[in-house]
Amino acid sequence: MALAPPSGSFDLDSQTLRVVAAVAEYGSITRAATVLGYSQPAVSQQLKRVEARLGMPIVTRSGRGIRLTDAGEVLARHADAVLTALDAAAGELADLAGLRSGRVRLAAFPSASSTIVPRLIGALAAEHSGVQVTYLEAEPPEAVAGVRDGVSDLAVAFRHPADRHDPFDASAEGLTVHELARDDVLLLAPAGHPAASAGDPVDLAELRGENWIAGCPRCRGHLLDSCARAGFAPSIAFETDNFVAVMSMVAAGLGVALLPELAISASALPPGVTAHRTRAGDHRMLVAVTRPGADHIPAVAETLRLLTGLTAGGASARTGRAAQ
Amino acid sequence: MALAPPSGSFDLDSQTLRVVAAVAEYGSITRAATVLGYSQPAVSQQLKRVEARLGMPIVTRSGRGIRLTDAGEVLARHADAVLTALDAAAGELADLAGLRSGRVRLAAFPSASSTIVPRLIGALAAEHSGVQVTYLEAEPPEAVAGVRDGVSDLAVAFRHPADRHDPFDASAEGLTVHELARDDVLLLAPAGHPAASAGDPVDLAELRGENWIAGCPRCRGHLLDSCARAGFAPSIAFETDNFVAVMSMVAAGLGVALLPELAISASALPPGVTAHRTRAGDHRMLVAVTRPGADHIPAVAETLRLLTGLTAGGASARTGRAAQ
DNA sequence: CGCATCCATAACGTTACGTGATGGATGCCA
DNA sequence: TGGCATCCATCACGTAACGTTATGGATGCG
Repeated sequence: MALAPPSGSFDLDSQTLRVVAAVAEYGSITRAATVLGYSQPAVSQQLKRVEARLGMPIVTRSGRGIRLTDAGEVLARHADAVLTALDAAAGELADLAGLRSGRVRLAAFPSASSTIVPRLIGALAAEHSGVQVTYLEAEPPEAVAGVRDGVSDLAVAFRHPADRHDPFDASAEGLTVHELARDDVLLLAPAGHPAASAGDPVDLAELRGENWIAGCPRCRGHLLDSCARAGFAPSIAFETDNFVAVMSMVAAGLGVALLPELAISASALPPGVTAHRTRAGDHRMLVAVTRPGADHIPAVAETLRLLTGLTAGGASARTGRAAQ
Repeated sequence: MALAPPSGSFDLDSQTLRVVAAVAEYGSITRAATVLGYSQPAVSQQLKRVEARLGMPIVTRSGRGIRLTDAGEVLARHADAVLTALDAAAGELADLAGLRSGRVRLAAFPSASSTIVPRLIGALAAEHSGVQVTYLEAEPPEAVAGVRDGVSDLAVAFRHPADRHDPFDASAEGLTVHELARDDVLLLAPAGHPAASAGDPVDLAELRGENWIAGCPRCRGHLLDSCARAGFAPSIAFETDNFVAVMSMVAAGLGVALLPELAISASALPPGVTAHRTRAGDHRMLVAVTRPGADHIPAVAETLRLLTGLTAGGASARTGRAAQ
């Protein structure tokens, strides 16, 4: 038997239920409209549309007032369940936005692991205990790749602005890069070294004859680049990606080295070693990398904000200066 | 601490959840769009709008594919609950539309109580056992008032089309009147009465000298009206609203009477009484009265449909003819 | 018998939300 | 390693939904 209306699948929506529930509760279109923050005709027309869509009346107009039909009562009865479920979802979203929940997956390069990262995670935990933080130590290329692949949400990395061969920009292609702070690259020399005692900004050119101690492969690349800009090719005697070892070697008088201030601040500058800025102003920029748009995810945005604050005034501002 | 977006009350709606749930399930905007029956840009823009409204991303675009953010996963996780609740409501509405539930509150005048109404209720029960039916016997004015007041959904009543003083039309003002069937008003006379034996359509004018037996007040009004149109004022000897009593009086030779065929068919025509159509074609119209729009309520609409079928071909078609 | 209340309707502007067309980025595969 | 297919974003555009204010009719009340 076919009834007049199609009677097919009604596409109920929550707005409908909100309106019907209000009308049912207050027994009046006008009052429901007021409570919902609408004008009276808005609710009146809304009901009409729903009735047209459903093919059956929801309310019967009975002179001054109205009365719900069977269908109207069905809707009103179910409204609570639906709206409660919706509210639960909205509440959880509000938690996210309010950082009472959420998740950040961090990645950072090694010398940040013992400097910036602990402070960052500490600040996050202190201000937003509901936010889950995970951390992965990784060299910039891997950290950035992790962001790109969705394995991490935020990578702390660095780039050498003066170095046109720096592979960072290429690796971060298509991602969002937030500049955090300048991290000076300092010359480490044995105390009493002639070039060092000449004055604080040292000129690398005067050290062309020294033995050089290189760090990790990428640091080595930067060393070559800096010396090239100073007009010479360094003689590299030792290589190690262990910063502490580099400093120990300098202390032992085996040569001089370039190290970022942040790396130096990770441990104490050994006795017998002095650190000096270079006249060329060698430095790297600390950056945070996210997927485009991810910097609007509340937990990520807040992490970025804290990170910016922690690095304001220099990469190692709160750790104490390392340059003498 | 204030986060960038207002972070106020999000007004989630079910459509949002439907889209997010589909995207979450299929892991692709394009496939979600296909499944939902939309074009790909529709879903893409929908997501964008929701993100703008929420102030945070729902998906991260990761090259070819996409990935849900925390917020997206929250939405997807809650979507089931909300949509299930919505489906429950929609299902119950479908039951109503399909008449697997619903309610009709009937009212009808006395002589319908023993004729049309039992058959109607029986048919409803047989075809739609889920529909609840209540019945109230009431004279047309009260029955119609009950509809107007929302006490009844459908009143079976009648009106006398030829009678300009019939109060029915006034009482049904503003309600919806559905014509059901013609119900002839017959002259009852003792068997062998001269006027009756003259031929079947009798002329009321020939009965101007008879004693008349009137029925209920409204029937009495109709009697006066019919006789007036026949050119005389009847001499009313007896009055009773009991149809059986009227017939018995006619059988006893106390006078003649006008009774609707339906009333006659409610009980058997007593021996010694004959029924005859009038030359003027006296009749009343059986009608069903509902609130405007209520005739689209599935249960009411179906009742009306059955009622129309039951009365097709005359008010007492299936009860057997009463006129000789 | 006004008066206040409540709902329906009309007229209108804005926004939401579709569609189709198009282009860029990405992964796959020969 | 170039097509090639796939997936998403964006643009331009039309329609329908949905809100508003203004207005009118019906009803119940003092």
